[in-house]
Amino acid sequence: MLSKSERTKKMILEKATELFIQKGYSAVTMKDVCEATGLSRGGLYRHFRSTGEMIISLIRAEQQNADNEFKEALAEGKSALQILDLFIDTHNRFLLSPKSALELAANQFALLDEKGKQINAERAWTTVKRTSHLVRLGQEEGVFIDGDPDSIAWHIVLFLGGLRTKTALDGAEPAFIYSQTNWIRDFLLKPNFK
Amino acid sequence: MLSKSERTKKMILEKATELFIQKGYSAVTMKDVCEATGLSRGGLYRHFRSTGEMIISLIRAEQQNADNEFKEALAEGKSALQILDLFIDTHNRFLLSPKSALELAANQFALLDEKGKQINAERAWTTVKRTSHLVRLGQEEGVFIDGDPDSIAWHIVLFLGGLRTKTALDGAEPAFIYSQTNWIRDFLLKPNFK
Amino acid sequence: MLSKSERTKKMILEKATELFIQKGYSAVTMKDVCEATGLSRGGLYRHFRSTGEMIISLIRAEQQNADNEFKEALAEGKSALQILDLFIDTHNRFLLSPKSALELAANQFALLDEKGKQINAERAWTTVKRTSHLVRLGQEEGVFIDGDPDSIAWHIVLFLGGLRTKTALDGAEPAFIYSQTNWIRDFLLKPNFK
Amino acid sequence: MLSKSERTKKMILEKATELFIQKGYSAVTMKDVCEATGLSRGGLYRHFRSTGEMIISLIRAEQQNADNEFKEALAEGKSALQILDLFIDTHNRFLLSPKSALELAANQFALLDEKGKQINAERAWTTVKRTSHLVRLGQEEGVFIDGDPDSIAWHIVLFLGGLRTKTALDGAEPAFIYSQTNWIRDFLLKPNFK
DNA sequence: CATGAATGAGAGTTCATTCAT
DNA sequence: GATGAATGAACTCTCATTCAT
Repeated sequence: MLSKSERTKKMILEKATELFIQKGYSAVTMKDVCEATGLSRGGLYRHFRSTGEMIISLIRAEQQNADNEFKEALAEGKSALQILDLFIDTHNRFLLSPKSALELAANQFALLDEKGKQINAERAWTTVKRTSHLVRLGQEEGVFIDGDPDSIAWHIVLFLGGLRTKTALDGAEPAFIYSQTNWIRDFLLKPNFK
Repeated sequence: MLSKSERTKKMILEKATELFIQKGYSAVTMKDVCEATGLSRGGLYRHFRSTGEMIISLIRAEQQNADNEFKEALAEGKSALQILDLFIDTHNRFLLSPKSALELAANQFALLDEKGKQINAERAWTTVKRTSHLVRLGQEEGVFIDGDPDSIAWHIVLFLGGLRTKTALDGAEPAFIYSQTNWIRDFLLKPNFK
Repeated sequence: MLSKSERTKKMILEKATELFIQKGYSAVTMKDVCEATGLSRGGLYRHFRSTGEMIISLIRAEQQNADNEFKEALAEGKSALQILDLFIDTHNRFLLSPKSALELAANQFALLDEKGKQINAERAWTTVKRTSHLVRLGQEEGVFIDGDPDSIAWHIVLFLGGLRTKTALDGAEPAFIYSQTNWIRDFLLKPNFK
Repeated sequence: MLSKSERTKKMILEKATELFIQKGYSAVTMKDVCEATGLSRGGLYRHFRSTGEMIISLIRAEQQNADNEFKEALAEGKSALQILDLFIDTHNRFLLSPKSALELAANQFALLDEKGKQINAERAWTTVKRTSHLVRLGQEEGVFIDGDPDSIAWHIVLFLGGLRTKTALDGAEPAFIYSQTNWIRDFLLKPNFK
């Protein structure tokens, strides 16, 4: 069972997530979180010293999640192509869900805060490493194109970053998202496997 | 010759550019611009009502520039491949220059301001149209891959957006930038033209 | 004629003086000064960024005053003994006036604030220099005791500091003050001049 | 042997002394003391309801000490001059030790807190009484100057107060301290005993 | 007796924006 | 047209202190 402090922390993060989705990162003030959680100023500060600390928690948790899913897929002995399709599917669903608005908050945080920059770099790097692992796997299976796995992974990550930002800002039609994420398949697969 | 008012406006934009490069968009206040330009509060407000108006001016001017360059290249009868290489080269140089930090300001503006969202969408759309035009040209010449030109253009624009954001945030080695922008060539050219 | 800004500044200092006398330094907040002057938060901050800046202004002005009085007395060709008696008289009157409560504020400032420490040291040093000058004068006239003028001056200044603090804290009867300041005469004068 | 409660109290006072020396009185919060002692909020409050109560304990103990030393010296049958030299020596050593910084805390307490004012007056009064006793002794022995013992004692106490404050604020060279405290001897002794 | 989560008041500070001169 | 004094709304952050467990 979670301690009282941990339960409060969890509750704060849930409310903060809603706020970040609604208003982005920078527009959410500590006062907003106080009101949303029903905590007093001092009570909130005991758990988080800034909205920055909250979003860091959220981003780290998300990374943790993605890493776990990838490890599970590997453990289940899935093929690179299966994992890729899973990966694309997860992305599509994320982009179409309201949670995609969190991307906007994460971007703001990276742009506004020195620590945010760091976290963002860390997040990118974790994602690249995971993707690079997948690319190597596919190359070993002879299904993915040749080339430096890191460079290929960065290409995909940068493209997805751009797509996520665009979606968060302007919204995007499902058809647009499907066709765009499909380029990743196109790009990665050797011609005879497309 | 420029009127006095136009010269003041130009001077304000130059100083504001420096500030945006140094501090990003959101950290620049009207007070900062007053101090940098030596104008009084009231004096500045006569020309721009907010830092948002300043950055809009800057973004529009940049778009105008890119459009002109493209039109010139077309007028000079350059081939799609030549224009593509020019385009990639311009990008590389932008990414390696201090001006790439302006991308960060433009992103912040898009993320923080309702009007900024609009301008950003407008900017993306202009860029996509231009790129799409180029893609069609290359397809007609039989050098570029087949597929919906708009979709292909969006893919490139989204990827470049991601790359620009990453560069502005973390910085990037020249080698990294060259290898990444080179994927565009790889992606666009038919196998036998690579 | 004073500029508008200078008039406002003067008015703020007058109101702040009243507040410092009533409540000491640390208990006076920027909000208090806003209310006392009728200025808005921002309006006050344009002139003084903290109550510390206000008290520094007051202390510096007081020093300026004392220096001017001393120079005048010298210019008028007064004897060391005459100046000493003037000096003691001025002190007695200060200690018996409500203004003596400002000493408390100045002490608090010195004790609470790093800058205040500095200003206090500066104030002590100025006073010592002035007193030392007087001592040398009296020694040249053959009326004051022998000894290092700086050391003698420090002795007087330290004693007066103690007396001022005590008066500000506990209050003091006129008779007590007269008898105490009179020790300075006793201490300085050669036996045959007492 | 001390009860558990008394041992905790003693430990708190030791840690608080360190804090007061480091930061003065006003900057030390109950939170600081919690952290320094390792006690919880509630635990600390059981022993002391405020930092004021702590410093009162410390000041009272110090007074007790000085009184005991004086009584011992009397009981040992020391002469007034011997006691004076002891007294000056003790002072010099105090002023040169890190403990002199506690004076600053005591001053802050006197200046900031109504109760502190009282304690300070009480402390001054105790010191004056003790000093006055010594003066009378020296006068009876025919070694000290004539005059009202209380007035003489106050003079010394006020001077030492000034010196202690100056030392705590600016620091002071040993030579300066020795020469200054030596004035007390000079002031008290009849010319033929100097 | 002890713990530590929570309260709530209030100080400080900054800025976009207005408007009398 | 320009100046710069002034407004007022918001937000951050910190503690002393209480009280359920």
